[in-house]
Amino acid sequence: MDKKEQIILAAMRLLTERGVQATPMSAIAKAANTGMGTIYNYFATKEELINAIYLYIKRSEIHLVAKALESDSSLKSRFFSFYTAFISFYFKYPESFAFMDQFHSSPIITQSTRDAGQADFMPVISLIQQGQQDGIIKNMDLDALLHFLAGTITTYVRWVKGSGKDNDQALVDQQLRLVWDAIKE
Amino acid sequence: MDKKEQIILAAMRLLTERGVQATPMSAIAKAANTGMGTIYNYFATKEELINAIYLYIKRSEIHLVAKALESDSSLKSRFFSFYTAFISFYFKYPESFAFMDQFHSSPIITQSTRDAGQADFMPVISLIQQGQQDGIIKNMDLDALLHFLAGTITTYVRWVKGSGKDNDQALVDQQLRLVWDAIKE
Amino acid sequence: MDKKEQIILAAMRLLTERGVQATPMSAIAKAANTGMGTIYNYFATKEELINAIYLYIKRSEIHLVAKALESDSSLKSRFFSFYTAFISFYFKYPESFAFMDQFHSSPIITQSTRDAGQADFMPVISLIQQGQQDGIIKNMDLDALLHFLAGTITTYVRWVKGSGKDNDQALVDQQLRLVWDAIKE
Amino acid sequence: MDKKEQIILAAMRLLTERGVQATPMSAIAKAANTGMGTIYNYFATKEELINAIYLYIKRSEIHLVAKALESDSSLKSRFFSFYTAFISFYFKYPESFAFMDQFHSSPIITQSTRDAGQADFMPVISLIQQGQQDGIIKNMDLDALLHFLAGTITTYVRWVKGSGKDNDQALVDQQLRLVWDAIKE
DNA sequence: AATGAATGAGACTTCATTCAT
DNA sequence: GATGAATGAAGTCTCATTCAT
Repeated sequence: MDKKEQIILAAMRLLTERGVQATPMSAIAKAANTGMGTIYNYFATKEELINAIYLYIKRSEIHLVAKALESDSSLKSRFFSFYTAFISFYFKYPESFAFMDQFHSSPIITQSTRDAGQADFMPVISLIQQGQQDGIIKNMDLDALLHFLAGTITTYVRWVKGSGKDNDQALVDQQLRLVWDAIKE
Repeated sequence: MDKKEQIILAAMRLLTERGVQATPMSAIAKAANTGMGTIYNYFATKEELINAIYLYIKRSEIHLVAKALESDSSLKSRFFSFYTAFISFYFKYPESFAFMDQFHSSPIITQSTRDAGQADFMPVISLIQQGQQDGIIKNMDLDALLHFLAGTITTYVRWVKGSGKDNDQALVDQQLRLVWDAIKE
Repeated sequence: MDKKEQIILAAMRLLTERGVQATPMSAIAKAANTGMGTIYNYFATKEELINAIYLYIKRSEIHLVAKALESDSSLKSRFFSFYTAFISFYFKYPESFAFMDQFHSSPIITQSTRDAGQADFMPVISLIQQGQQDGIIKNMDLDALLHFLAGTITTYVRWVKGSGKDNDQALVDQQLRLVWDAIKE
Repeated sequence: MDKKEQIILAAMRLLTERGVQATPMSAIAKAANTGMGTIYNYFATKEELINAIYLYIKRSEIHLVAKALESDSSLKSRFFSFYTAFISFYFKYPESFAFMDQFHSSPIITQSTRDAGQADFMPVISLIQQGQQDGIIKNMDLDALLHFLAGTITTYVRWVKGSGKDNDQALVDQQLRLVWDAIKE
């Protein structure tokens, strides 16, 4: 693994565990097994590092989404597979989830970072649009629908993690029913 | 307005606009038109102040909920009125929303603050439980339902604010349909 | 003596003894018997502090010049008294001299500081102009003359100090002859 | 031009433009089109590099002086030619001038560097001594005279450069008159 | 010989907190 | 109770220097 990724992963862990104001760059350096100067060779400021983590996670999500939507099964089943995959991702990478949960609305994340992160979610958009055209999904504002969906995933994961439960299939099924009933025509 | 509230409101605004790490106590003092020492008469530390803001907002929400549920109309209509009231609240007090959106998952907010904030949401809980008993609302994990609902409100408000739209009735209705379809039996 | 002056004097001493790059703000704070933060209450940056020292010295010089030129004796004698007073000043305040010698041409000193420092040397200017009108002093570019004079003072003091001699009257007389012969018509 | 000289010239330029504290070795390396390691092949430390620049300039000056004094014309005319040559040198190599003006009294320049730089100014010394013996130049402390002369050159150049004028012959003549009147018997 | 990524000591500066007024 | 100058620990960031290539 290269230095840059080492730093991103170490920083993600510390930042989510302790919060920005309680995570000095020196602690990140130690956790990443580098000198402090090395971090600054890759990221000009602490805020730039945090923005880079944001994009790193977004890119992993995109990767995942792409794969989950490859199949050629029914639209509903592709939707379920994508939704489930997203949840699994956040359970597999709890630090990524914790980071996004904390920094999603932080003023540290710049608009340009947000924009860059939002690009490339096209496959999901297409899926929903297709569903609307086929009369399967409610014919409402696309953007509203997408944000609604994203929000339910985050909320679900936060709740399951927070309540100390496992992410078992029964819970996921319950959630899928909730969400599908919401958006289906 | 007393000094304590002055401080809370000024801090809320600055913290959401700039983030914790970019909001010194001196800036809060200046914005609240007090001396820095005065803040420390009310709040022992910066973190305590932030926790106090959290509770201040939670208490306003509770207040609101109580009022919205007073009526004796149908369960569905009481649910709609409560849901709509919550959304209105966040649009009326955008800084409260921004604060909650940012600090909801922050490690700065202590468990005891979270617990204190969650208490007194009994009226909502009762409403949902009643709906389940009446066979109107899905008979699933109550906690899951409550978190789901809370999450959809937050996500909706964040989206409308973020996209620069007004919170017009059409959008709210769309959202209510989405949410009601999700939870109704 | 107030804190601000304490800091200026301590900084002047350390900066001239060790050079900018070898004088951390922490050392200045210790020498001035203050906390490091206190320095920053008065001077926004290290460079601003250095510029403030420059002006502090310039103002002392102006003060001195004013007094030395008060008398109503002959022009030559007023010139001698002013010139001698300047030399005495630099011997009385060796750190002021060392500072000016080092920072006079430093890029740290901003143009606006230089301008502010140059203002108020009017009395000297008048003296020289008067001498030119009276046909006592060479009728050449006034500015050239003033800089020439200032330079000879600095060079003289640097030399005497550097060679470890005392500033005895014989040396000063020698210097006065040199300078007067230079500028007299 | 060899690497060593490249480095010296680049460093001279940056140091005078920005000051020591604002000129990192990395910037010098970039400006000299070398790697940072290369600089350390030639100069053990940054301070050693600065001292080397000092000597590099001093050596150029010596070179120049030697040539200017070669002629066998009158003493006064040789003095004028030497003095003029020195001024021309500083105008031809403005960075050399700026460097000397700034570092002449800096604690970075070690005593041994100063000593090495002062050696080999013998030809000038001889010239002045000869003048004193011939009763043409004031019979005062030789050292005082030499420093006086050096100082007037520096001051003159600084003034002309600072005031944005050209170094035209009229100004030089004015200056020569000033200086010659000062030192002549 | 030349390079420049890596390093970490230490620089400048901030800011939570105190306390004398 | 209100204040804000003073403090210094601790933060972010720089940069002289090294060393493996």
